[in-house]
Amino acid sequence: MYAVTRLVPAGHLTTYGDIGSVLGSPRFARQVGWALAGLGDSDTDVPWHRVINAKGSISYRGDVDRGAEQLARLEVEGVLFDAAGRCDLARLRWPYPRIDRERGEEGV
DNA sequence: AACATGACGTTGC
DNA sequence: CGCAACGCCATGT
Repeated sequence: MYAVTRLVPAGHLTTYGDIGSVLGSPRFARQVGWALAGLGDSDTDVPWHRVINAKGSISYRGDVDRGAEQLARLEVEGVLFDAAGRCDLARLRWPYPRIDRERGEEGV
């Protein structure tokens, strides 16, 4: 799960559901969020800020400050949000690579 | 062991 | 297109 999140390129986004699907469980979205919450601190190399909900907006229940940090990081990477706090998910959603195909991506 | 809660998703209205 | 309800899996009490 962290590996999948790590290989999300900067400037792109992904949803909990997508990660769950890649992991094999379409309904794993909640656990994905729970797992990311486990990271908590910034002492991780996992770009958790690139993971948002299917609506294309930041949720982060809990510390609002952390949510603001996420939005800030995304803006730095070129991901802009509108007044409604939503972004062009349709355009920025990361097209997951064929993990089991020729690409030979990282050991996912 | 059972109930309630949660960084969510999808379908229905 | 926006809001509400239901479903899912794992964790905590």
